[in-house]
Amino acid sequence: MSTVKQPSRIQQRNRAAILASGLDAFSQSGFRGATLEQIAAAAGMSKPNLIYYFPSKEAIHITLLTELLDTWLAPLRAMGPSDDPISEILKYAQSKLTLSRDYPRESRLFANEILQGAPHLANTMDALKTLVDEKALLIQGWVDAGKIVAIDPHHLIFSIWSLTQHYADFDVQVRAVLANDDPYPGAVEHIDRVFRRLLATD
Amino acid sequence: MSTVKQPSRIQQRNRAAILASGLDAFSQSGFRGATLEQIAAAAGMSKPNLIYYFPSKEAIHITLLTELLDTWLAPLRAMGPSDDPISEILKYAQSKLTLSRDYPRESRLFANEILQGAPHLANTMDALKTLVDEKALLIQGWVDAGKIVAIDPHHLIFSIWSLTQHYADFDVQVRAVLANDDPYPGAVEHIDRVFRRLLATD
DNA sequence: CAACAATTTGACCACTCGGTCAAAAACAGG
DNA sequence: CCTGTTTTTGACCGAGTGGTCAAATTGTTG
Repeated sequence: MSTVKQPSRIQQRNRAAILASGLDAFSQSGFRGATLEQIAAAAGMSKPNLIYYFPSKEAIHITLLTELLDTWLAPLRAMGPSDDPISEILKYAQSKLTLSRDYPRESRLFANEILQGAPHLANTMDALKTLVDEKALLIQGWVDAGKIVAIDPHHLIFSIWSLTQHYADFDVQVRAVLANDDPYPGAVEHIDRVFRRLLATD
Repeated sequence: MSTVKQPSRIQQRNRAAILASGLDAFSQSGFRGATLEQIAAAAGMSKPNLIYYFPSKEAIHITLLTELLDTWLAPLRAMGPSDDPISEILKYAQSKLTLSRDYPRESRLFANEILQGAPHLANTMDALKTLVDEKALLIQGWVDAGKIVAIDPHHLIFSIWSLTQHYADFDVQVRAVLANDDPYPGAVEHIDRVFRRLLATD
């Protein structure tokens, strides 16, 4: 007989504000480097007030990570059977690149977590493997049908991840090398070329 | 008339031990997450003793980063004129992959620093840009000579960096997906294929 | 408006951490 | 073995941090 109470407007607003400034803080300074004081101030409230909405610093971090993971894997989930597998894979790669461009903080939050050994994602790793294995099978089917070049599907997926996330995670370095020009127009074209040439059957 | 004293054997041993455990700590927990106590204990000494060899935590970190950067960029520096540019580029990519395999902690230390916005490498970024621009010119020459496909040299270099470092920096994720198999044999072959097909003139 | 619930915060606490300091211990060289 | 130097450490400090708590304030509802 548990009547689940829906959160008030204040609850919604403040939880959202906390998550927003938490994302800022964690992606910029890492879990350890971010402080409750800092997050609370950025969300326009006091530290005890923040703790009224989230029981601990870790709770904010975990909430962010799990919400993020959904967005992050959506394009991979969306990849499915197709008569034109090269376009299907290119679509995935470009979606991922768009995520890097539009959600760089999320990308860095995730990168930080993996770098530290994914202490808060240990569970989720199993589900990730299941999803990737499933998509690897799909890709293997395309290989077997001779529609794309013979290639290791897992390493293909790693390539898509690394090439796209690099522009968000190593943003400082990329911009330093490019004299602060916007890297994305060039990246879109480059990634298209890489996977088109990699996957084409001759 | 400054007679530069060369460090005693004890100095050499202890400085090396501190840098070794500092690398462990910083690459695993980030700058903020690592503690002097932890580093000192791992180096087999007390905290004040550690501070006798390095004036601050930051000093250890900076020392590690600057020493690392040399090793890290050596393969790029080594890339030079060649009649067979594809082999030359492949050699660079494979050297970089070997670094990821043999020095994953160094790779993660570097990744951590860049993720945080490279606060300790702001100076070095200029030098990096100079080096990369120089090599980009070399690659552009190969393009202009029709020896490799028309491609943006900067993004090519980013590709090499991201594809290779991914295996060190996202090790946890890679191994989770691959059920803990050694990723490197497959990675060597994959990276070879990627760049061979990308760069070939048809 | 009365009464209750939800929200907010100042003051505080225990603990961690980077770094200091004075004194002890180990190590040279004569 | 004496003396000066290098190395080592226990004790300590001040700042910062995650989190608590009781009390005040604000919102809500009959």
